[in-house]
Amino acid sequence: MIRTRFAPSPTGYLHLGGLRTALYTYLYARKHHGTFILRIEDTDQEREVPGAVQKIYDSMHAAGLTYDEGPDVGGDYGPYIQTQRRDTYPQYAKQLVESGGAYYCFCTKERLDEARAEADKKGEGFKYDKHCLHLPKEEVQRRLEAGEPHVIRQNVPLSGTASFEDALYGHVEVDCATLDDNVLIKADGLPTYNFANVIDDHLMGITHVMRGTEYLSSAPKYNLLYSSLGWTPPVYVHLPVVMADSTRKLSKRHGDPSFEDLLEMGYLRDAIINFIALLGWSPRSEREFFTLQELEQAFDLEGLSKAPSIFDMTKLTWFNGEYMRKLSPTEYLQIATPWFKKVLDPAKIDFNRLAELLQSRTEVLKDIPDMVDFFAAMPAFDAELYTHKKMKTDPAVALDALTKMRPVLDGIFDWTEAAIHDALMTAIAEAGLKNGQVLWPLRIAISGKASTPGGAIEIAYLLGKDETLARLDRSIAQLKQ
RNA sequence: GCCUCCAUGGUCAAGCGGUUAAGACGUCGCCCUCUCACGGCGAAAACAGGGGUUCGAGUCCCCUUGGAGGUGCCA
Repeated sequence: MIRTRFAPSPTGYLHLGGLRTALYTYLYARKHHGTFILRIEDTDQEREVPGAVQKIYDSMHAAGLTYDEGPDVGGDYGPYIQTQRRDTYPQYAKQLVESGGAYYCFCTKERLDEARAEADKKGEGFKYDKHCLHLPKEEVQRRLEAGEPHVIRQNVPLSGTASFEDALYGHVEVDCATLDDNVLIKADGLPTYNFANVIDDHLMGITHVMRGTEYLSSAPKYNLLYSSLGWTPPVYVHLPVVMADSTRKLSKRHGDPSFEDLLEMGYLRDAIINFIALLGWSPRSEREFFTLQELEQAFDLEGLSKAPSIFDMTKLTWFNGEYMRKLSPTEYLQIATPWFKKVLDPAKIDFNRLAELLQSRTEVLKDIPDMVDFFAAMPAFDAELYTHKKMKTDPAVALDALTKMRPVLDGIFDWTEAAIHDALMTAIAEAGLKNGQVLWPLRIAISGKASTPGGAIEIAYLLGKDETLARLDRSIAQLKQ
């Protein structure tokens, strides 16, 4: 039975790299009918962000990544929040101390910082000198009893190698001599990630660990822990990072959007998931559209890529446009309406028709207000907009056409698109003009914009007869000046 | 600095010893058309460099270069 876990630390938002890790982890479990678990890694008390845990639940829910076990859904392996498991770690640390796999260390932070600074100055890497490993047992005991602050460090062998097998990267091996004796239990009694991940993954029966490559080089060290404890390590799958560009990884600090940001901008959940899934994984076919359910079937480790990939907002936007078009008219109307309302009055504009016209033109919801605000108020525009080579128009042609069409429009009683269309077409034919010579200037005259969602007829209908005529009169007057 | 990993168009990527080196986004052109989109058609655009192995290398090995990650009482 496969058990996977997504184990974020509560930093306040779900970044896209984290979302992808969560997605792959989820998909792998679903594909194999396994169990997907959410675990909160909050052992760094100093970095605690209020409300961040709730945000993680919300984001997972918004993404559609339902977990079978987790802090807010329960499960047989809880608690699923590491600070609530604080009492379970020390016993394993002590077990390691007894077997020689770890030792107490009383060195102060200050002393270590100094040593680190010195090593840095010499251009060398810092490595703890195992000073406290050699303390007499009695002294250790005495200082412990005296309540002296201390940590527990992993005792990495001075020679030999440590290694592990990664499902993606294969055999990864390092010389123990290059490894540092990491802190396992901090002075505050809480475990570091280096220790907690090993203990919890084992205790929670995790069979496959999927996580970012930032852990690739420390994984051999974790394997040392597994063997000291006499445990079998899980299958590891390290995932390459998601980059913002060729040199920088995605980060909120540099203004890169989080999953929540994307949602707020009007990117669709399914589009984001689809795009993210393909960022680092390929179905090895030409297919590019997948629902979450379809991904649950299609996903596999073979399609994973080893190189970091760059998050391309442009392609996400394209995906989003495609998903917009896939929506039923009703669904589109529903999600677009709040954005219409930011600039338009539903009593004055036919949202239904507007939605029909806008759906194929919408890439991201946040763009909607700028696309439709001219319905609320006629923007100022340059008369040069009337000039269009292909339509064979310029301000003079426009003035003539608009003047001729004014009474035609005024004569329409039943203000429907069909009626406007027929009346205009008849008049255009009678006047011996080309469609573009009339329709282009008319659209400009009543919208003031070079591009609009819909042509002159649709715009006129949406504006209503009175407003259309009022705008037309104003534009004609301006042309005469 | 040291350690680990990675390397096909601008981007995502297929390829897993023999191909005219797919496809998608983006870009450009044409068509459709009352604008812009949508849609259709087409074009430009890549195996980082050098050595091997092999009859044959984008595919395997080594070196160089470039990039990423790690080197925290952060995860």
